[in-house]
Parts: sequence; structure tokens; C-alpha cells
Amino acid sequence: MAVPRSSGHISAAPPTLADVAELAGVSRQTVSNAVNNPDLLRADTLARVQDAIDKLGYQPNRAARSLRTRASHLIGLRMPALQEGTANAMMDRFVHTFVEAAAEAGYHVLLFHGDPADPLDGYDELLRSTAVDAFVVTDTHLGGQQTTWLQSRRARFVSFGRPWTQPDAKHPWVDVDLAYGAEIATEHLIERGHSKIAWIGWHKDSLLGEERRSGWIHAMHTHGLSTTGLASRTEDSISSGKAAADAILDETQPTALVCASDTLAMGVLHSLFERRLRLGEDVAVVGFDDSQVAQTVPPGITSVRPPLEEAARELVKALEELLATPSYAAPGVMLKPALTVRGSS
Amino acid sequence: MAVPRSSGHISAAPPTLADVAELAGVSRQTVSNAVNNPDLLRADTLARVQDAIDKLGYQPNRAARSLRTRASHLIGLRMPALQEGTANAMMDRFVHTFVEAAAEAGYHVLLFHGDPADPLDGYDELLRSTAVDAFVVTDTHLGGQQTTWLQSRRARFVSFGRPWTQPDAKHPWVDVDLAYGAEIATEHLIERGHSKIAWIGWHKDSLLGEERRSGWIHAMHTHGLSTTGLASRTEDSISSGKAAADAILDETQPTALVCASDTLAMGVLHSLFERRLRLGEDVAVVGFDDSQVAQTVPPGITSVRPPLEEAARELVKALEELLATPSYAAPGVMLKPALTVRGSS
DNA sequence: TTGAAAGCGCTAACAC
DNA sequence: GTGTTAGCGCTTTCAA
Repeated sequence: MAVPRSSGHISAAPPTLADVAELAGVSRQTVSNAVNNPDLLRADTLARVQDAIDKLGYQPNRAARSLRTRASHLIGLRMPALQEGTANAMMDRFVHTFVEAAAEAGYHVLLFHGDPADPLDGYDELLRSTAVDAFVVTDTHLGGQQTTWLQSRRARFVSFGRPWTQPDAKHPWVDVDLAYGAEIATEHLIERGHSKIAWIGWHKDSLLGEERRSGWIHAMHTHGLSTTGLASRTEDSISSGKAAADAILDETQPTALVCASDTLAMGVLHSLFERRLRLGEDVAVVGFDDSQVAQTVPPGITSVRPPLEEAARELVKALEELLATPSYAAPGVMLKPALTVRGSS
Repeated sequence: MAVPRSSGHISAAPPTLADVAELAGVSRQTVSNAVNNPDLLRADTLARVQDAIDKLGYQPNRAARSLRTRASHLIGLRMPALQEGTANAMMDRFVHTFVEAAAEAGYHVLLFHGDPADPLDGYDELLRSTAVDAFVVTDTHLGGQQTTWLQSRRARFVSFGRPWTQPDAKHPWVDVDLAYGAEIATEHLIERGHSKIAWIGWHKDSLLGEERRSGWIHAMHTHGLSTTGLASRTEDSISSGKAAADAILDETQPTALVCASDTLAMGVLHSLFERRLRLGEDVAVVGFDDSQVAQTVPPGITSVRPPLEEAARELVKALEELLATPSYAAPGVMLKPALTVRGSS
């Protein structure tokens, strides 16, 4: 496979199996075997074929191979909607490792776009045209529409995110235990001597939000701390984070706040900035996601870091099994996040 | 094309051209024409075929079509290395619009991974296996290795980033005039009444860095302001941004700083935080890239915003022409950034 | 261990 | 306008 890139072979039409066969003095099928089942060949034949392959810089044509094997070695990933003005950029880190891990397993990633208003848009076309072997679904918290539908179409897929609303779902999934995340975040603050620890979270209809919130409650109660008047629910935006922080700082004067997202944490920072309070000295703040924002804002925001790299690798592993064994039914995998401690606490 | 998704048709093997032909009572070729050259058919035949297509939920098999037409309708994009601990996340926004614009033009994006140490890694395989119709290259400032090599391989590609080191390059490219960006950033500060405006930039060997720096110099000199002792060169990291800011604040006491990146701007913020100086009141700061960090940090960092959406759309346009006309030689497109003004200035 | 034949689903070229 | 023929490059029988 060590084909020198500078190989003089520059032709519009890449070499085919037939070219290699001719050069090596064997039949086309033997070349195919050399590529796909090398053990079938005698050592010297294999060497001769390999030579020819290297010399020509031969690489099997993907379309032809796909047509024959009914496998594209492509994994479909629908681009999640971009949210400007927030600190949400987990996907970037996730996609990165996913592409890397997929490459190691011999898969490339097909990025596609779908109408943000329709969670199903885009899947259908790729499925019908057999463009991808499987999908990775990432927005399961929006309700199980995609997964339910994909299942009904007998599509293969794995999901990053547990099947929240369908306990009977059979597809492989990987998720991060963010209730635990909220718990270690809260405990970290308790260890630091805080006892009035507020929660700034999302509205009640957010499954992810309720999960995270439960971790905070659990940690507080375990340590005999009251949560009365210390919780607020709002939108995931800077301005509502700021408003929530303003209200809670006025009413209950907590010394620390745990936020359901780094975006909300930034809202809190806006409130502190206006009040001329020093982050990490006057008030402690912990966020979620370990975004670039948390990493770079002075003095750094302590944040719950989901193991996205591990999640991506687990998903690729599940994908490999799924594609090897059509009836593969995997147990879901739940990963634990860690806390990245920075100056804000 | 309005195929109801809930269509009961659930089969492992999607329908083929032949299935449609049989159902419609025409030959396979006629179905193919109905899909690719509808005008060739008589209206009633077309309607009958369309009916059959809709009924079966037919969609041409991509592998078969690619094999025949030698076009995959896939654009290759190599994932740029992820940089944690920085504010650099332009790619996210760019990729987003690119995927969207490409979809409109009938292309999907194939994301692939390459060894970060080798700028050429990954391209070769996709090229040889004719997996993609073209590439988008995004790291041209790292030297023209990829573009030179792709050109030598007669690969089709467009680049986001001008061909810095090869004035004779013939491929279509789109870039953003960031010298102009630095200029409007500096002028904005001058308008705000600043005259001692420092520059925190990158090392001399960075082409991008020198370009941005020249915009600052130009604006300063145009307004008769001295730049002596006001410029520093450093790495693109928070810690070096902070160190540079520390040095320049101690030595020259500028009232405003223009930074070559939001990452450096965050370094400056760290310096201000330590000195208990108020961003936007005691010292003004302007960054580059309009990252999430700039958008969310209180009170918001004024930042030069590259028109990534427009760039992505221009690139797709160039790609369409390039793939339609093999000999297509486009003039490069240079876009102007805008300044997003926030509380930091 | 190697080779010949067949065909995956599609479209280009040409005939009718 | 529509149908027939051939073949894109590969792998999967199956025979030698």
C-alpha cells in the first residue's frame, strides 16, 4: 500500500482491476482476491499482484464495489442546527473523534443537511438511494421521531443519546450520565465550602434538563442542604441565564451556582459583570459541556465535561457490530462525565 | 417526489428501475429518462412513470449511477485539526453553510480524517477510488502543499483561502480580506477616541498574521498615529496572548488592543482580569473571527466577522461550474468581513 | 490455487 | 418518443 504520492502516474482514468491483472499476468478475479482474500493466493502470486497494484497505484473503485457488495462504507450524519450566540459546540468535538474513529474502522462520514423544522428530512433520500450503510442520530432528546421512523424503515443506525421516550427501543446507543455530572459539580462546590448552591436550569419539558437538575437535588439532599428558593428554570440562552441569575442573586444570595449549560453559565457571568462581582472569588459558577467558552474565559469556568471522544468511539464500535451482524442488539452504553475544575470555583 | 414517509413499503431491497418500468409498463430506459430527461417523454407517459415512481418510493441507486456516470456527487472535506483551549471555531460555521449550500446543488459532503502531521493524508485514497467528485481545501495558509499536489494529480478542488505561495495557481478560491478586517477594527477604535492602539499578533512567518497586521498598520498611519512599541508577535494561544498583553500594558499603556484572533483576545482578557481592569471601560479590545467566545463573554467582544456563509456559498458555486466545465478557471473571490461591535469597545 | 461466467443498477448510444 | 444493446468495475458463484 506504500504508494509513493509522487508516482508519475497521472491519468484521468484511474487504473482498474483489469489493468492490474494484465500487468501481473493473472486474471481479474485473482486481483480481487489479492485485495479481499489474500490468504487464498499463493505467496508468490500475491507478491506479483501486490507489485502491480503498487506500481499502478490501484485502488478499488468505490462505486463499483458498492454496487456489487451493497455497502457504501459511508455513515450518514445529519448536521445539527448551529446555534449562534450560545456556548454550545459539543458537536464539533464529537464529530471530530467520530470521523477519526470511523476512518479507522474503514468508514467515511457523509454529512448531510435537513430542514431544521423537520427532524426526518434528509434521511429518506439517503436511505432510498442506499447511499449510506447506517446513520448516527444525535438529537434523540427532541423526541424519538428519527429513531422510531428509522426503525420502521429497517434502517441501521446508532444514536448518541438514549432513547428517552421509547424504553423498548432496540438500537445501540451511547449516552452520558449528566445527572451524575450535576452531582459531581454540586459536590465539588460543597467541598469548596459552599452550602447555598443555586441551580439554573431549563424548562420542565426538557428531559435533559430534568436529568441534570435531579443530580443537583440529589447531591444537595445527600449533604442535608436545602434547595428551597435556589432553583430556577429558563430558556437556554445568555439573556435568560442572566435574568435567572439576577433574580436568584437578589432573592436568595447563593454563593455558588450550577448551570445546566455553559450558555447559562455565561448568562450568570453577565449578571456578575454588571454587579461588579468577581467570578470565582465572590461567586462560584459551574457549567456544563466544557465548551471553548468555559475553557477560555478568565479565570476559566469549571465545567462538566462529557467524554465525547469515548462516546464517538463506542458508537463506531457499535456500528461495526451492527453492520457485521444485522440482528445485533446492543445494550446501551452510559458514560460518566468528569469535572474540569477552573478558576470559577 | 412527494412520497409519504409512512408508505407501507418496507423491504430490505429498495425498488429498482426495472420494478418501476414493470409497474408503469414501459422500458427501463424510459424510466431513466423520466428521472434524468423528463422533457423527452410524452406528458402522459411521464405521468404514468411518475406515478409508479411515487408508488414504489423509487430513488436511483447511487452506486450504480456513480459507476455509470463517473460522478459520485460527493465533495470531500478533510476535518481540520481541532484546537482545544482556543476560541477557534470558524470551521463549524463554515462547514454548516457549506453542507447546506452543497445540498442545494445536489451534493453531499464526505468528511474524512487525515493524519494532522501530513497535510496530504487521506486525499489520495479518495481520489484513487473515485469516491468524491471534488475537494474543498481549507488550510491553504499552511503552505500550498495540498493544492500543488491535487493539481498535479489533476484532481478537482476549490479552496477556502487564497493560494498564498503560488501566484500562478489556477484553481477557484474564495478568501476573506482580513487586512481590511484589521483596518476597520482599528478605525473603529480610533473613532471611539483611542489613539494608543496596540496590536497583538502572530509570528512573522504566519502569512495570515502579517496580512492582518498590515491592516492595523495602515489604519494607524492613515490617521497619523504611531505604532512604535505597540506591536507584539506571539503564538496563537491564551497564555501567550496574556503574556503579550501583560508586557505591552506595562510598557506602553495602550488604551485599546486589536488582536489577530479571538484566542489572543481572550489572553488579553486574562491579563485584564488579573489586573482587575474592566473590559470595555478601562481598556478596549477587538478580536478576530467572531467566535462563540466573543459572542458570549460579558460584555461581548467586538470582533471581525468573516462572512463564512457567503464564502461557503461562493465555493459551492465555483464547484458547480468546475464540475460542469472541466477546464473552468475562475478568478479568485475576495470577500470583505464586517465588524461586530460589542461591549468590549 | 486460479480462472470463467454472470450480474449488481444504472445510463449512453443508437435503433426503431 | 420509446426500446434495445452494451458496459461502467467490481465480486460471487462455480468450474477447472
